[in-house]
Amino acid sequence: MGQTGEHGEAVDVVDVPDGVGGRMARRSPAPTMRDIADATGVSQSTVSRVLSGTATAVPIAEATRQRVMATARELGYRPNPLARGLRGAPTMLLGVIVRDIMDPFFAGAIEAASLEANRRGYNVVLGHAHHSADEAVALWGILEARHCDAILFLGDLRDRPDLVEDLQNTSIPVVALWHGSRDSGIPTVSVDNRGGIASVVGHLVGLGHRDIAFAGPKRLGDITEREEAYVAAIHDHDLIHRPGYIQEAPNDFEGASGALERLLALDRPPTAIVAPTDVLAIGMLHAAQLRGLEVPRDLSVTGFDDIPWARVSVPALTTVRMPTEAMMAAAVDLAIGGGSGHADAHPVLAPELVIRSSTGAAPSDAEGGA
Amino acid sequence: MGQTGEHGEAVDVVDVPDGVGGRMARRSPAPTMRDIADATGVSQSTVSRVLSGTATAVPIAEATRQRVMATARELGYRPNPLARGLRGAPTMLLGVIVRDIMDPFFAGAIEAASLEANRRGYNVVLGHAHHSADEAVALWGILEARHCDAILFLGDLRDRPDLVEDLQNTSIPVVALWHGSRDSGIPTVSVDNRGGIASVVGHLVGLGHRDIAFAGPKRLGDITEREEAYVAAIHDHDLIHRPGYIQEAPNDFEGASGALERLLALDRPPTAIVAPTDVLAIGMLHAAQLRGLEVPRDLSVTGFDDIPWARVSVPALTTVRMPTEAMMAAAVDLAIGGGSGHADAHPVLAPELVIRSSTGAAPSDAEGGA
DNA sequence: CTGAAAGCGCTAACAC
DNA sequence: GTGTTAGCGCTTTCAG
Repeated sequence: MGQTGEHGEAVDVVDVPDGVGGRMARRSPAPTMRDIADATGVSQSTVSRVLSGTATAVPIAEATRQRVMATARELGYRPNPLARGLRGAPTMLLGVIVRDIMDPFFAGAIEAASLEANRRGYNVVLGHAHHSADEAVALWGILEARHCDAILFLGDLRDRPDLVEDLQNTSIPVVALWHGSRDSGIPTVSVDNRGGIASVVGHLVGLGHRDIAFAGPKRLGDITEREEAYVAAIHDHDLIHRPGYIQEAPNDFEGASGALERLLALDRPPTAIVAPTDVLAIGMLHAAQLRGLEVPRDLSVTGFDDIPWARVSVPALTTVRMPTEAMMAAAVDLAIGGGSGHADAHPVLAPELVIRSSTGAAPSDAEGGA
Repeated sequence: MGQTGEHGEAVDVVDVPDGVGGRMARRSPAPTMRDIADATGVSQSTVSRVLSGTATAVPIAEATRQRVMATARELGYRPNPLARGLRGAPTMLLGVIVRDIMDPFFAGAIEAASLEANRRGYNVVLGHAHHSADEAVALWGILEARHCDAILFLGDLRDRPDLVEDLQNTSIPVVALWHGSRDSGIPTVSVDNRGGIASVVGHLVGLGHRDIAFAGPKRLGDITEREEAYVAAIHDHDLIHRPGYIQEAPNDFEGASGALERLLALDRPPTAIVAPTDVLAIGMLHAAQLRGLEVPRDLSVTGFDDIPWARVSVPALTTVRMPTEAMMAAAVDLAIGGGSGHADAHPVLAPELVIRSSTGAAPSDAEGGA
């Protein structure tokens, strides 16, 4: 203990034998309805009727109800969700499986899922798959089996086609988000990657940029779409697709730094870089500063997602705002909200360009890029 | 059952018309051991013996075992954790209740918890309390009742003393992290805030700083300790405690910006600012840049936690590295690892100073601070 | 209005 | 070796 004895002297009020995680104050293994019934002198089913909230089903004598409730409170009764679940009651739990919590984008998505779930009386059970698809499979097994009423998958799953296949055979609804909008048999909520990238490239072109590069990870559903959208946008603006202008970069700070190095080493370095995620873009900002480049004077950088950090990067990041809340609302509707569920099973939502300070006029041709 | 009437409507679960989240490939409501028994022509308990893994209990004819397993695989059998749980089996679930997932520090903590839990065959169930202590209470209720085998609370809970009290009466182990090291009756794992702040202030003093300020949120266990540690450190170095050098700042970017403004408006602005979290420190970096201040030439800034973003801030942040993994390992030990559990119920781990680029020599007295 | 009894899917004594 | 029989805590008929 940092500073013991300084303040609260650990006043022993209760008679707790030894407070460590092991043995707690009371030993009774959690009071059950039986206990309350015995203590109150009524039958267990009466207790159930009083305590299950479905009181309207059968009238109960007010006196009895009071006595039962009193004893319940006294004994500190808490319903056993396992037993309820066994009987077929919904667990009111929404499973969310994500591969990388540390990615602030997904952290935000989880927050949104949690909010949206709470709105409907649900709670979120988070399964964290540490980047590994195998763990995702295991988690799915855990969350399945009516432990959760529905499951959301965040991010791309296509490197595990068997998973996707299994998912269709499950007994509970599964919805995937940011899984790429290509059809894969399961309900999917996605963002219009093409539109988002188009708006970013348009913005850059409007600023006079002609040498626009892209750097992002490969083989990740959503991200791949953004790369394709970049190629399409370059084409749409009649720009030259220069060799080396598409760099592979893992979605982390090192990836950003490496890609920037390679881009700057080109014969004709780009004057602007389109990154498919804010993490990458912010990594570029940092790497550029280390390289002595000033953004946006020497180089413009754009991101995608609009994570909170994009507002406080130096300089603040021009990016594409992900409609996370709306996507999550749609996903939760698909998963649990819509019993009638005649909603579109594959909604694609529109993102929005957010212009901040990491983009500026293209440098004059002479000093192009660096 | 919080809200009546809503679900009581007995919605037909089966036979959902179209493929949205409704009808999946098969309609059988999940195969049970009974089904396998019937299909195989053995008794249900034999199926249980084969499938429950506890095979060593009673010998089973290899032929039978094979037949059972085959049918099980065929039917796509999955054990029902609810039923197992009802029987008293551990759920192998570790509940983690956190108030702010978006805070990257806690995101990292969750990641660590997840890793540590997985290492022991557990999975993490995340309860998200949206900053509200009331929700934390509700979550606790949900995760309790042997739905989880143990619960971790991340962050300070002391604004809800009743929660803490309840926690001691629970039937499952509860451990709190970053709850401040003052004793509160429940097992707690914390960091040596005092040591961490002392090292930061020492570093700053070594660089020639004499006018060192502090800005952080109030009334948050761990953070309050950091503030007290700052006061102590200032005193230990025989520095003058100047008025206004302790500013209140909510733990977000706006908070950082506001506090910086107020600090710079002082008669004698500080040459260095000690922030109790990296979020605040990075917010200051951004705000300083907006103000035209160059860090660390004009102002030094330090953080606490060493979140991943601290490495890529501009400039990279000098901070105190939280021993998150070690703390989490200790916490999980306390919660589930130690059945014997004779570990220290209140370990305090040491953080480590990480010097990067946001701190530098104090400006000469003339230009002090701005 | 209330009690008795069945059973959700599974495990664990007990029999044979 | 395998089948029978009890329940785990709860909801829900079905009888009073």
